[in-house]
Amino acid sequence: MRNVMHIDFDSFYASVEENRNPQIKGKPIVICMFSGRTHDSGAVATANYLARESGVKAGMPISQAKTMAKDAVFLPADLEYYRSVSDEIMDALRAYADKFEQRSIDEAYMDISNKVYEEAEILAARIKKEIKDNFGITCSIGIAPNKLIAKMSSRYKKPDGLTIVKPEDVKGFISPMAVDKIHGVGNVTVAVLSDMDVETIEELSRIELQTLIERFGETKGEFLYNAARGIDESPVEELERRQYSRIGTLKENTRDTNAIMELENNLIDALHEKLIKNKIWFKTVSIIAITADLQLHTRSKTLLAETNRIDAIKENCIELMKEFLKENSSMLRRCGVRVSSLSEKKQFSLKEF
DNA sequence: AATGATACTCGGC
DNA sequence: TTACGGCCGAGTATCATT
Repeated sequence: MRNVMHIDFDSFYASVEENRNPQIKGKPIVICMFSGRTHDSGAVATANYLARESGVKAGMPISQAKTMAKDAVFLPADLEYYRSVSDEIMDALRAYADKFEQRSIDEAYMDISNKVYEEAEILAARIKKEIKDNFGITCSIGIAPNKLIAKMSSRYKKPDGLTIVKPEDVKGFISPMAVDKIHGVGNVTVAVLSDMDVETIEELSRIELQTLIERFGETKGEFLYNAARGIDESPVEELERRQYSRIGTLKENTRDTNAIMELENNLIDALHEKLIKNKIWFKTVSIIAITADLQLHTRSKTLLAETNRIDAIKENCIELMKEFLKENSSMLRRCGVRVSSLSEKKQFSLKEF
């Protein structure tokens, strides 16, 4: 019998900041990504539960959050530090399972098919205690027959929750939920389903497979059909990274190639440093362009052979950016660079011979 | 017709 | 009334190759 655990650190960035500076404990905390354009320009990365009570949400403009939570502590995100804390916790968690999948900076799946529910519950309690004691972070855990339901379970009770959903309880657990509780169902899918008079998972389960495929295409149609029945066969497996990117905000909206490439070149330098550190070669170079209306666009080029040369990024980047500006008349707000089709060049030493 | 590569968009955190 | 980041992976359309 399959059994999967999903672990989700509670308002992770905010919790890390509370530990770094205990004086802010008990206060509403908002972690911000400042763009540097004007003093409050930027978006909210996350907020602790106290700040959320005022209506602050991730993705919201910082200036809006400031009108909602006037007494909150607003801190700039220190992503590098959060990453280092995350790495430590994830390494500790990895030791508990043969099959472990780190899904993001604050989420992971564990395959615990070798355990019955009673053992799984004990393990969850142990993991919670270890993370709390050693890192001062609470987490929410879901245990269920597959990744889809485990994820929905961990979200069911937050923060510091533990939810176990047994196979016979899956249907009752998901049926009354709104369709957007399914991981992968966002605004666009919700709008289409709403148009079909489908709001809950129970209603979704009454739609025929053929109908879903007609509306959403084969992959997404089959996914929705199975999800409505709590079915998910996807394995817990360590994912290989497929892309590296850097993105930034321009001082002001512009179409000036020099201003754009000045930022691009800084981003490329930072990206290249990371690639060298991780011994990553790439074959595809992309630019990311976010126009004044916040629409995201990309242009990319695949090279004839893989490389790790920074000049290959810079040369292709400027070409792609010029091409984009020729095709699109909008002002640019943000821009970025991405490499993909990766390969890792493992270093070997003479000792191996 | 099937498979793989490429370019681009969408959604989640 | 408005306000607006920096990443990541998956999905989809289209084209070339076999």
